[in-house]
Amino acid sequence: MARKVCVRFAPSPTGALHIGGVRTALYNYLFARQNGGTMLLRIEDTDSTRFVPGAEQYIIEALHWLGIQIDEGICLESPDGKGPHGPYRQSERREIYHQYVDQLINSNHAYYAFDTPEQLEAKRAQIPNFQYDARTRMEMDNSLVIGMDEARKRIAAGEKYVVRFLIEPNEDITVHDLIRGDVTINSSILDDKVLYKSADDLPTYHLANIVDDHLMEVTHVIRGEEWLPSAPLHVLLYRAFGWADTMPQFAHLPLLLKPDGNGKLSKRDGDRLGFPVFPLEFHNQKDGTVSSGYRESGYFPEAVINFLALLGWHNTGDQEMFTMDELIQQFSLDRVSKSGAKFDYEKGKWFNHQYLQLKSNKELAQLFMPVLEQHIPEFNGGRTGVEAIVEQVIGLVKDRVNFVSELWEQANFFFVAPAEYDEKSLAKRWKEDSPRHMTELLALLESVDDKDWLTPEGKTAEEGVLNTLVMNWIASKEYGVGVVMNAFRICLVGAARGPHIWAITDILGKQETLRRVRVALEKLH
RNA sequence: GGUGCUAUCGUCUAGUGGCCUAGGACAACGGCCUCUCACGCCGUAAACCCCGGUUCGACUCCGGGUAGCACUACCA
Repeated sequence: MARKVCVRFAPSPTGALHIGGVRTALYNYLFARQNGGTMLLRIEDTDSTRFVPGAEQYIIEALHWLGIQIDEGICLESPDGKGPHGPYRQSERREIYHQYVDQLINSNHAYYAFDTPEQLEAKRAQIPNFQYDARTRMEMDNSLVIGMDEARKRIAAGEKYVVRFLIEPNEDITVHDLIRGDVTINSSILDDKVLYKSADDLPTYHLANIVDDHLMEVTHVIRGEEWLPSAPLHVLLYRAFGWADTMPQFAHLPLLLKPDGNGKLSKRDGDRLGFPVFPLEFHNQKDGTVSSGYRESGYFPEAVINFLALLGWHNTGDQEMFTMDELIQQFSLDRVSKSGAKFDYEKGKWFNHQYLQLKSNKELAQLFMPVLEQHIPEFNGGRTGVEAIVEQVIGLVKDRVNFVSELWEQANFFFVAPAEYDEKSLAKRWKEDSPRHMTELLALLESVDDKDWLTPEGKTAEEGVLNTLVMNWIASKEYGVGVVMNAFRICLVGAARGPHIWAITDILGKQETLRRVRVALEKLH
């Protein structure tokens, strides 16, 4: 009896959702969709000290932006969770956990411990490699030593305590991992993990995780590799509860590593190397920091998805561009790499470039408007005539940018006449004869009939009247084409860059073109 | 320190015993295109961690090293 596939993404609201977490969510989502299963979002807020306001909202907004849809639990439409297994916030499931903590106590799989953090710290300082386990637990302050009656008395008296999992030593525990195969460890290296802390009346991750995954009928636990060492503990917990036969399957994903050097990717790396480590910009209300996000940096969600999908997973073959649907179709856990992937930000930019090329000029124009607004003071929601040329301009320059915001530096001269002229371009392209050439060119262009200015519909720029006229003039004077055209370009653009010159004159129009040449002649002689 | 995981170009990766003279992509470099800068196209350089074993034959299987990473909390 195969159960319906159910995966969960279970972040802690301790800050912005890290890009590695996003990838974990993505792989979960792909797996769920591919198998016609459920994608569940659960909030693991069992550490009250690390809670950051706004983090939960951030997580659901980030997933929504990326197109990772949540079927059950906390989501945009149902901020308090939807589905039959709620509540989906662990801090709201205290009663449920109590019951299971009791079960473990009553079946002698767990015990009460009264050692204070200070006492434990002292113990660790005193004994090298101290571990709370079979060898040491009888020297500690717990119900195993003092007896259950005494323990209950102390609890009733209001003493703080924790519940620890009693781990039988020297037992080999094997976890089958869908990516790595069988992983075996000996139970002696495990300590008696704290499962519940009375101080805040909340379980720890390990207990809450097992109870919730079981109750929520999770079939596959797909999470980061940092959890692999505690997977055997989780297996033991399933057994202690008597849930071994419905235990989910595990898949531990490789980590995302720093682009340079060693170690896993951290928030600091983003700041240090200048790229976002978070999907959305995040204003941390707790410590006042602001972290940049992919969305605000101009990334398209589909580019982020595509980029992330390939960091740790790859199909056979050479395909690089994947839509979400293609990923859902082709993804498979057994093609996930076992080794960590260094985060190559440059490749991320390339993906964005590819997706930007796929967008229509119209769509890009929409996205570009706010940028125009920002750069052109008198733009004011759309100066007459500007919208008309925006799409055309974008079509001319989009293949040279990775981001919408870069469109401005490529196309600014279409909207604003050059205020100064690039020195390098001048040194290389503005010759002694240039003023004379430009004066002659000016006269020549003035003679062009208004109706002949624009390149006719369906013709290339070289086939227009302007090109023929100017080329003939250059030839008759035996000037160098490059010398004249580059000087002309400097007049119009302010530098030796930009699209084809007749494409520029088309958009600028006769009046503005001539005006710019006159201004340049005045300023440059 | 202990335990576990991992190991192909600088980076992401293909490769599941002969299709490998190790393929693709990003980045780098060179060329072409050209009025400029880009884009694009073409090309160059660039890797199987080491040592053993198994085998007619190992990048691929096994063992041992080495290295990297993760975990080792009343955090997740």
